[in-house]
Amino acid sequence: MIDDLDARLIGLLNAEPRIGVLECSRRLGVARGTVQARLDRLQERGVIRGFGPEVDPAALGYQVTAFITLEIRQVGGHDPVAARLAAIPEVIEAHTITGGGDMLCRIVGRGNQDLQRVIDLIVDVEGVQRTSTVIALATPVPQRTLPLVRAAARQ
Amino acid sequence: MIDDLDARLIGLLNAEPRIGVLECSRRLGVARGTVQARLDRLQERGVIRGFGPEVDPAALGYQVTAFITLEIRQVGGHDPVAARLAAIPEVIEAHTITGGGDMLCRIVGRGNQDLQRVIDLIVDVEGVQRTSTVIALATPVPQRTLPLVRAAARQ
DNA sequence: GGTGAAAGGTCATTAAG
DNA sequence: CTTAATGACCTTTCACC
Repeated sequence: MIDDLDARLIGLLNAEPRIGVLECSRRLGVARGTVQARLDRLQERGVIRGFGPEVDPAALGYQVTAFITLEIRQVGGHDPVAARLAAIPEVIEAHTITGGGDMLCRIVGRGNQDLQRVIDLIVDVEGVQRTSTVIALATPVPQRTLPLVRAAARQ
Repeated sequence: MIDDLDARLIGLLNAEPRIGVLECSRRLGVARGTVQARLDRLQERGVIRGFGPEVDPAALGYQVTAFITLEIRQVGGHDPVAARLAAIPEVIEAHTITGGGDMLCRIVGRGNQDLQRVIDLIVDVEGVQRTSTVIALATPVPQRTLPLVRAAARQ
């Protein structure tokens, strides 16, 4: 899949995203062209989706994160519900899932009271029958992929 | 919080991450120094966490995503469990939560069978009493923050 | 490896809150 | 009066051929 050099390159870019290709080649001890080729290949293959800015909702004032499980009325299906959910900015992501629920969404709010407003928006979506929300109190393991990259490189 | 120019800047960087400060200033119709100052301020305030490479676990071979809810033995608390979870590469993120469960984690696996291996790793963590897993079948709303940025700018 | 271009810093001036 | 934006200049560094 990917080798050790790829993993080290991704790790380096993760630690210091603003450094260029030349600087990477110096730190990794390989030729400039090699780094460029690796980067191109990683992006072509979709391993690296992009270098978009990581926005922290909390810094924007949305300090509460929650996960809400939706039960959907079977007629109509998920798609129209998903479209309505996508129209709500506070819906950070939405998945269809196995198990008792039908969808799982990550949502944010400016506080617990504001979260209620967001939940109400979701409850009002046509096709949503029932919801169940859990609030994230802390995030001991923040979103990460680096350990996974290293694990993938080891194989 | 943030104004319209900030939102447009983030939107621009999101759409085309590889463009530089100068190009941004051209597209936004403002001076280069302004873009630079805005970017610095956004990063200082933590609104933009960084520009790290976005890695797609699926492209690395981890094609199954799941959410696992953990019940933790109360003695000992969450912290030692979180530390053990952090040692598992397939644990993408972990939150402590309200409600029936104690923690919610996003995990990935190379397939359903491999996911079972990951779940077993988690079940074996000292202090974990019970787990409940739902698999993400599809992701109609992939992780995003742009709509939230625009919403924050409007206030 | 050389070259044109961009990043990043500083400055004085100007505008706006 | 404070804060921000602007255009100008400069040096270092990088990306592309």
